[in-house]
Amino acid sequence: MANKAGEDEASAPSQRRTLDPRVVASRERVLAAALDLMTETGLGGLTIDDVSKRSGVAKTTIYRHWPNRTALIIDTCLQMTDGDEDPPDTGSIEGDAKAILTELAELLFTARWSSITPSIVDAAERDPKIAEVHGRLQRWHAAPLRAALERAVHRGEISADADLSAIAAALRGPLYFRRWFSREPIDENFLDLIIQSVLAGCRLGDTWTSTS
Amino acid sequence: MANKAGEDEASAPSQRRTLDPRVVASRERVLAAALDLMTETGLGGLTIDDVSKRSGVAKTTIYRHWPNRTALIIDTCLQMTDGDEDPPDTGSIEGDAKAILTELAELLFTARWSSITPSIVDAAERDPKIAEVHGRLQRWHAAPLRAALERAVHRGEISADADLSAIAAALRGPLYFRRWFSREPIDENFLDLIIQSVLAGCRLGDTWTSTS
DNA sequence: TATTTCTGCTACGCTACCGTAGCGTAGCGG
DNA sequence: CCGCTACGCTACGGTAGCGTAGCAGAAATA
Repeated sequence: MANKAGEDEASAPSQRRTLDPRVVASRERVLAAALDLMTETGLGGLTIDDVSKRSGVAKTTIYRHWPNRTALIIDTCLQMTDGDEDPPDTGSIEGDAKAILTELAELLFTARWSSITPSIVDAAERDPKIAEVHGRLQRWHAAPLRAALERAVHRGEISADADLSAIAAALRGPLYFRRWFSREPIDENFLDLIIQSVLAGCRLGDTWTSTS
Repeated sequence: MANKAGEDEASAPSQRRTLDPRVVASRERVLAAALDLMTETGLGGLTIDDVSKRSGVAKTTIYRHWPNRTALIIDTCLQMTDGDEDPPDTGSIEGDAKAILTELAELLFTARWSSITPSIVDAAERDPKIAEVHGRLQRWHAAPLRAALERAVHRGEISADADLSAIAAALRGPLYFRRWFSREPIDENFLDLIIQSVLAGCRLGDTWTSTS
């Protein structure tokens, strides 16, 4: 593709460009409105005209900053990695897991990204460009738990050759499942059941150790 | 809505209607083509014109059988509950779980419904009509494992007051997670880790018993 | 102050898709 | 064999959305 030679937004914003306050204001308002609309309509329902209306930025101006609708969508999605950072270190894997999953359960039903995620998953199924965005966001969401598990390994709570990726899936998967597939609520009890079950397996010899 | 008073397809096909072989042939071809296209384009990308082209059935004929695009989409989705039925009874919950999850893992990467499911999840987020379809399909997919767990309870392998819904989420969730979120492959090792971990919790006292 | 840059506005052209109308014809059931 | 029903076809009207052109005015920059 490589539309215009250097239209990649994420690559080099270091140029002396974007100093004009009008430009940054426009981009900000557009991205904010787009993110807003996306939570309501999903990724596929986002239209430039709607973004223009809600942001108050003229449609032509939007096209001056993004080459097409898809580019705006991608930029808007990538925006979702802002904020939402907190690596708690309680000292034990139980405590860390409880804290992380509790917050995840909360966010799954309140955060803006949670209503957009299904759209991204769907689009990623067919569009490799979106798939890459999906992967990046996913890695972002996975980071805190992954860090906690690695700390636990260093602490000796978890065997060094345990399959951390599998443990993470066992911990996070059930929450995602409840949010989007079985559509059941998540209460503290459920979290405790999951955590106890998975972490007991970690302590009990090598349940979580890959046998390959 | 209740468009035409009795347009519900699932309600009463017992009438002497639909005997005309031309009608059943048309409906069959349309539904088959629609399901086909859906696996490629997703639920949102399905157009009547495309269905008409691929099925060879005239667009006007399609509109003679379905009042609008949405109705066809819903009918096509509901169609996915056909076939795919097998309640294996190996005698132990370990065996049942292994069999069920193994097949699930296979289907998650091959079955037609697996490429459509994200679309449905996305649409269900905003459209209650689709949400109901989603629920029905989900219950369908949940049935085999649910039955196996109930058998295990009767057999005494699992405590009578265990939270079966939570156990099901703990077993299926990680697979769904890998398919659509972390996008990692699922191997036999992973399945064994999940099953051992969860079922060990069932045997170990009351890990899976709701404390409420 | 003068110039460059950015923006808003109106007005397009284009495409894709929805859903309908009317006609002639082919297949079904009696 | 006859009447009814369903089908295919062409042709519409209408809408929504993408992306562009050109101009006038405001805001930044120098």
